[in-house]
Amino acid sequence: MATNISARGKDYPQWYLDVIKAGDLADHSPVRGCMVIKPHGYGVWELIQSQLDARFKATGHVNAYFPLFIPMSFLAKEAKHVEGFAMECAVVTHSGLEPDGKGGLKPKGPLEEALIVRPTSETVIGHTYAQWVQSWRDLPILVNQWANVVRWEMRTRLFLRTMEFLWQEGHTAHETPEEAEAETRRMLDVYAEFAESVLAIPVVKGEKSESERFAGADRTYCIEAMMQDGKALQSGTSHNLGQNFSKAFDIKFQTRDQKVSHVWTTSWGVSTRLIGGVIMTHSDDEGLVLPPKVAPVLIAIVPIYKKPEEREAVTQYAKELVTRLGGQFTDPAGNLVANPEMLTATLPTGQRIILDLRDGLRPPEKYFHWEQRGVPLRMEVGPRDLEAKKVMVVERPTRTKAPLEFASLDSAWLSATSARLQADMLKRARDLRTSRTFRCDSYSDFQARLDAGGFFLMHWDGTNETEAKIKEETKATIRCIPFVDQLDTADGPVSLREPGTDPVSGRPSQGRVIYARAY
RNA sequence: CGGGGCGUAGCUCAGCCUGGUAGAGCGCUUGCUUUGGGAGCAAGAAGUCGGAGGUUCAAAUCCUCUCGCCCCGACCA
Repeated sequence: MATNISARGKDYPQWYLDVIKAGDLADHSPVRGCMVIKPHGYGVWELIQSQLDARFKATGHVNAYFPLFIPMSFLAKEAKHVEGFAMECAVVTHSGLEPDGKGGLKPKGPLEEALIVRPTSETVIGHTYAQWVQSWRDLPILVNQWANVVRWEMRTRLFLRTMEFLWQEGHTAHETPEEAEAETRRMLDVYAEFAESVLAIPVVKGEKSESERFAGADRTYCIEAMMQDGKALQSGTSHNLGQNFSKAFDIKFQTRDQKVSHVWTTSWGVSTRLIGGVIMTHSDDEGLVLPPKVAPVLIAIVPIYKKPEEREAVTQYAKELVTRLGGQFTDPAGNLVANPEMLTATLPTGQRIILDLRDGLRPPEKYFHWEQRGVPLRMEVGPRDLEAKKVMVVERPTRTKAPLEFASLDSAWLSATSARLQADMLKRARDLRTSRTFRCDSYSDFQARLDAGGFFLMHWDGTNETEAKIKEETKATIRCIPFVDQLDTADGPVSLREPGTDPVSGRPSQGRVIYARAY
């Protein structure tokens, strides 16, 4: 039992913070609401980036970079957009500093036009695309950028909501509304596939209700995940922006039939919030649990020895093991200079195998060290294993431990094992979600059960008023109107398409939506 | 931004009520003994008590302000 981590059941928010700390993922910064992403946490982000980026490239997108600063006037051009983001903008009003006469500093020269720090980049990109697009032959534009953005939040939580966060934002422009819609849906599919196969987070694809829609979008689609406490996490969004931004920024083109039209744009993004999702989906009371595909350290090898001869023999054995598994020590001689007590080998995926040769730490301490950092596989090699030509392999998600034949461990074994762990984690998360998804036909029943968490499949009359009333009274919102026709619940599959009655308003409903409290 | 809680060594906290000049455990460093699920002994290093004012001969302790974190509300990826 890890003593530095609160139990999930006792204090979930504290558990979350404890896991981040013990997992060495991030620290608070001197500035409120911002975080320092530590190397291990950033390693998770890099794996997210590289695997998502490959998917973007495979769908025809290219990367570019747009500026951090946006003229304040740009934001004003799209009415809904201003309304949505005005309150969360950081504003730059001065350049330079000068002494304030009291030993400190004060801002010096006021700017002619204030700049905002991007909360998202639709406006500056809209302005740019207006210059890029002349003809239908210039379309589509399929651009993505990896960037940081700033939103002045009142309440923050590490990874889930920080004032500055890292994300990617795709911005595309199209000739027709159909194309824009297809792009919006296609990227949502990419996110869903990514969440499930890479992060092992099961998600529900759906559309946001009007009140949850992105400021300036015609339609917002999302993937919604359920965390272990039963709360929902919006894990990715894809927006069909229609012609709202193209009209605001005058992105016009000459059509195939010699007319002039505004382009149809989309935007879509996921952020470092996904790391919070990974933590809250998979980790346990012992600490962080990472899916193999996003584990910066895939394997930690702990040697066991008493005498110097044993240390030598066991180390040699472990190094052979690393090589068999496909790991390459950065130094061809097999000796990493950076930290001889923590030998690092690199796998083709960019992930690492660490051979933990720290003296003075006993094996159990090393077990805990790597366990708390979520390392999926731990291998223990000692004189007995060497003798028997075996390796003790421990799987982090289940903490199962088994002696395996040295000869059976190779890169093929590693791929297969990673894939199995990955699949098991997804299944486990999906089963948990199913067990906490409920059909619900009565508002009082809903209110009574909401505190226990979960997704509630309830009829909705489609009005803002009903949703607002529920939000007001219960803090739960419509997470999405799912695309699928039915969802698995604790009591079996439930159809979302059968007409019924909204239990709150008593009005007719076309189908069920997901209600939940959300992060 | 409103309500509640909390800031003392890297971490967890005691000391504060009743002012007298800083402690414990863990961690860290070094050495020896150890090493198959959080080791033992010994010797060390480490805190302007979140910050700024004030009261006082004297402030971690009392007062005021401020900053940060956590929880709850209004907003959001």
